Amino acid sequence: MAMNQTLKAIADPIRRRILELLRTRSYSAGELAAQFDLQQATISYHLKLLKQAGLISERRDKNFIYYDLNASVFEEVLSWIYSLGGDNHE
Amino acid sequence: MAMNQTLKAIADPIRRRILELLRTRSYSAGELAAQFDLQQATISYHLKLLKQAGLISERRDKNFIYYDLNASVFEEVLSWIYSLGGDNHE
DNA sequence: AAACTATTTAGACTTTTTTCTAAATAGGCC
DNA sequence: GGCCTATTTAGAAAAAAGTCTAAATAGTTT
Repeated sequence: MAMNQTLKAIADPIRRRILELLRTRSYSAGELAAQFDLQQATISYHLKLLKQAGLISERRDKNFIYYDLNASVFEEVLSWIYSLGGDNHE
Repeated sequence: MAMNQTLKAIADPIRRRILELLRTRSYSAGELAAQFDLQQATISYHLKLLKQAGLISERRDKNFIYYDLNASVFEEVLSWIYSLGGDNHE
């Protein structure tokens, strides 16, 4: 079940872009929303899915909520891909 | 664009199961359909998506169409996950 | 070439996902 | 406490994905 959630989470380009942004530093919800041509509520929805998938964590500071990447969740996905032989570059 | 297709393809549990079956050997469309409680036309639809994503290839023999796994397509996905730090098990 | 088998395609319907607007929370600040 | 800022939640609407039935295609066999 966990992997299904992870894969669904990263199947969307906006959520992938969010993860890419979080690769280098934390962003608040508002900072993230500013990167897209979408309503903040929509970004909030994507953040919820990423959070549920365990790919990001949130942390409050004043009344900002900062998000951080948690890439360790990918382990299961990597195992699955490897089990399929996903690393042979023959 | 390619990666988006790959990730969407593997975001569905039925398509993942198809890939898992193809891990060990080729299956015809009918053999695959027999593994699921779905119409053959539905499996055909999933096969089309997997094929479009380059994850499987087809090969005709008599009037069967056999499918084969092509796991090399995962390379791009693996790179992306690694770029996010998806392999640190600290 | 007619009949048969395996599979796909077309189109309608259903379900799930994404997006929006408006309202609700939550905490900080004067 | 009342107001302000940041963010989320609710609910409706739109868009995308998955499934079904029926018909079409493609190749085989006699």
